[in-house]
Amino acid sequence: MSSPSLPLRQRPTQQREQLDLFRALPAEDMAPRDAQDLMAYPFFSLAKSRRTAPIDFRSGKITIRVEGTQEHGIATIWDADILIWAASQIVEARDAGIQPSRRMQATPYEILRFIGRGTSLRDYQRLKAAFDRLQSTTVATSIRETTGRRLHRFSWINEWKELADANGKPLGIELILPDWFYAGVLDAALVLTIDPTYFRLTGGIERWLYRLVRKHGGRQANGWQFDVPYLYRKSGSLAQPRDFARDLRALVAKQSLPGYELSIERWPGEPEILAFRPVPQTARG
DNA sequence: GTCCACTCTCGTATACTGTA
DNA sequence: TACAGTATACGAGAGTGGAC
Repeated sequence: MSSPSLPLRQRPTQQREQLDLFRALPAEDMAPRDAQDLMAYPFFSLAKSRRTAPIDFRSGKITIRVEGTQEHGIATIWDADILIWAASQIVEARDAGIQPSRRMQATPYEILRFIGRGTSLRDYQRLKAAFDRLQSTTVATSIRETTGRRLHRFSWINEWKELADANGKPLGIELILPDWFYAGVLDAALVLTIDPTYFRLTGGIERWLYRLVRKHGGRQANGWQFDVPYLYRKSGSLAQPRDFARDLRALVAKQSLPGYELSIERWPGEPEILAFRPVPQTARG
């Protein structure tokens, strides 16, 4: 497991020795938490097939460039479930008065259960593939850089490894999160609780849209709205704009986002507008 | 009995391509 | 431009078996 983006003065083994180990907490009834920065910007591929084309996003002072390797591709929005698990663990520990750490240990089973996946061989293989994508995906962003001119570069996971006893019996996995992500999660103002049924959303665009809606719409009674071309830019999707718009219309018809109601508004000569507003929990089926 | 790792099969979403 | 078909990859779910 190598991490080419790390400076030579702090190699992974040295870094591991310097960090306390945080054993993951039992996750029953633990609320999923997501980092607001990850919800608002295109950090992940929305496609299930491997994407190697970089994500380039600029808006005002915000710059984001996400690159993957030919071997693994860019981390997907399903891979981000692991970061949601990590964020949830860190916030839960902090709130319970337990000292969390960027160096975390858990069993794959615990992670798979928390993020609502199966526990089949392929699920385990996918989880490991997700770790590889998160580790090999590099991000350069100006977010949280005060000048807006300098970029912070990191991978979603600095390093990870499988643990086993002397007989080869699996003992779980250990991973180290990047400082940029960890600092954002420790700042309570930069984390939002998300609906646990998020993990049941099967579409990439569907998942991305929920996170965006949750981030921007929050619980404002009047909701929020975006024009579709702007949403397309903000998604980082490789789909054609017309296909992306068609997918959004399908999601509006489906109304599958937990806690929100979507609608499309059209005005002559203007781009389509996607509007969303919170729905009272009791009104949902 | 429970936890965890694993097998197998089927369904679904995205991106791409072709056609009207 | 809009729509439909296809390839590919990945998620879902039921079930099995070993260790404790």
